[in-house]
Amino acid sequence: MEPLPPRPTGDPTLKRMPLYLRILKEMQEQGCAYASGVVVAQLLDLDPIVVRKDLAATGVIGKPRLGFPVGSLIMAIEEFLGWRNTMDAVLVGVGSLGTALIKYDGFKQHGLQIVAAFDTDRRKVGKRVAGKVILPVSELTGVVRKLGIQLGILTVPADAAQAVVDQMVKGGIKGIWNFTPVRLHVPDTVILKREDLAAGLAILSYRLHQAGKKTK
Amino acid sequence: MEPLPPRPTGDPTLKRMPLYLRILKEMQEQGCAYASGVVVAQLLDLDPIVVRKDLAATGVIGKPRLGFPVGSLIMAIEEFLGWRNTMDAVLVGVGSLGTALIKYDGFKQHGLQIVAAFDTDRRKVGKRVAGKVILPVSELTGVVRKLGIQLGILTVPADAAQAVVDQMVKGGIKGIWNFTPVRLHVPDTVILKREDLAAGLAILSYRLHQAGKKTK
DNA sequence: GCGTAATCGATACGAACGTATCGATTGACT
DNA sequence: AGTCAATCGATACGTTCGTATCGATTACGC
Repeated sequence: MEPLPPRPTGDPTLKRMPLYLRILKEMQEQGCAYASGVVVAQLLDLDPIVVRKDLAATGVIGKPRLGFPVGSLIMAIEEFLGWRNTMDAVLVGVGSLGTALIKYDGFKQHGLQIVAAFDTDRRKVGKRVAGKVILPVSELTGVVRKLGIQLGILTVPADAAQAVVDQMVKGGIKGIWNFTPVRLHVPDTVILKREDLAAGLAILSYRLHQAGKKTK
Repeated sequence: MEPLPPRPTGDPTLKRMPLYLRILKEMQEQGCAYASGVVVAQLLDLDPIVVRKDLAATGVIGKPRLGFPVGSLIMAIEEFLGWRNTMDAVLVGVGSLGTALIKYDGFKQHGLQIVAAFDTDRRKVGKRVAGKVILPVSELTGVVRKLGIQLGILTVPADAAQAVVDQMVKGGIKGIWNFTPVRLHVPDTVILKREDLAAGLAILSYRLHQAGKKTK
């Protein structure tokens, strides 16, 4: 009756899904009908077993000696991630990072569409970025509620983060993609995801620092 | 003789270090001399035990009933991550994301300084972004070698990534912060760190998708 | 038509991380 | 000065993820 997820899927698997998607689309363009887990693993520097396990989570069954059907697999992953029906999002904080995200046109491939941008700076309000008019934050709650926006992208300075989030929540937002270094407080019905550049940099500089010490 | 890392530190701990640093600096500004692991944990929504374990990795010892000395701890974490001596970096690919990173002035707090920017687009070469002149990629290798650049920040389109990286490696780069979705091939002396926006979005949309299903 | 080889799928093992528990230490209050 | 309570530090447990091994399946070649 329920052929889908027998058990909850972990974050590591989810993180790799976009990688598979990318490779599979490349293979599809080249006319490949089937993709074996071994080949995909080689292209991504992954363990073949991990690939098979991850792809199994989509429910698609592979044929021995051939691999997984590329077309079905692409659709299954997109469906799995919820990337087939586009999700409407608002972005708050049209600084340099916010601008970069608005201009990025790859989001539509990920089922994401930024339908409105907000900022507190009166000098920015009314201007256009990538065809979108910047609105004042005072209208945030109303727009979120009226358009039934599901996702809020947060690219404001740290000290403004919580206040903006409160407005989003008041409008009935479902999830928040947080690019600030702040831990936000929201009702547990709202799903949070923090994107931490400093964390990545910390790992990198630690490794570099260690490597420098050893060769010294 | 060697009071430092008794055993290798894992990624999860490293990722949390910037969080501690941020909170501790706030507390320092407020005049706190000591910070207990419990308080820090509360401010970050973390388990107190995790905080103590992480902070123990820095080598700083805490006093019972008081906590950890804030000043020493900040210096220890910065030293631990290699954020005390600034690291020189080059950025390649002055698109919207690259521009955002160049303009971001918080990197100096993380011991990072972008000393040069590169692009292939002749229309961009020669222009200035945040005070830095954009140079042609043909000069990349030479600049990296001459200035002894340690870190390369990669914000180019996917199909140009590997070629640029080869130029960096030829110049003797030590590490690469990769913002493209491509798996790069480098000698194992070069440290790679990939920053994957799609991965974060995948987790978020999966969760949203699941939540939407259940309430349906 | 049959053997071969390669892939999938399931099960079992090991390492790393998060969580829980315990004793030791020490500042604070009476 | 003595008692109390809170925190640190170390040890032990459980879960999750990555890795390894095994059998089942099936396309390809002879």
